Amino acid sequence: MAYWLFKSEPDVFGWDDLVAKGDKGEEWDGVRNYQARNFMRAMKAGDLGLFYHSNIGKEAVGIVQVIAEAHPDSSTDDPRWECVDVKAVKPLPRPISLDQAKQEPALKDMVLVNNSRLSVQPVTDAEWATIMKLAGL
DNA sequence: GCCAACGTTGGC
DNA sequence: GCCAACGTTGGC
Repeated sequence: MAYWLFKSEPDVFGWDDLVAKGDKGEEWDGVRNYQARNFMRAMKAGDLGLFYHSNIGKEAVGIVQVIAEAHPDSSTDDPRWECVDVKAVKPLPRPISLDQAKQEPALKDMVLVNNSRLSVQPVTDAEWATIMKLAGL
């Protein structure tokens, strides 16, 4: 089981939008960055991830699950781009803000803290455990 | 709204 | 294959 972090601007596609999709989830399309794509290719069905709101909120608000492994991105004809499908699992009782992550010593090496521009990121087991605890899970 | 950081593109 | 120019992202 691997852990990930998915970033989205809530005014474009936010946590509530994913929740509204229910168990069918949604394609995580539109990624046009090789690093991010490669992480999606590495995902397995059942992997869990954080849903992070960039720009507005700047906090991780929920847990998502990978329900379909990498497949061609239907939002483009360019065969280079692939995406996975994710669904909302549950909200975090206490969202984890970027500020909080920066202040938490156990999270100082998180990709989110050091390379905020990468839109799909890996999260280590230790980071995941720390975040779950801080989030009240 | 600004600007720094980063990734990608394209000319050489 | 290098590197300058450009566009985009995202924190502030």
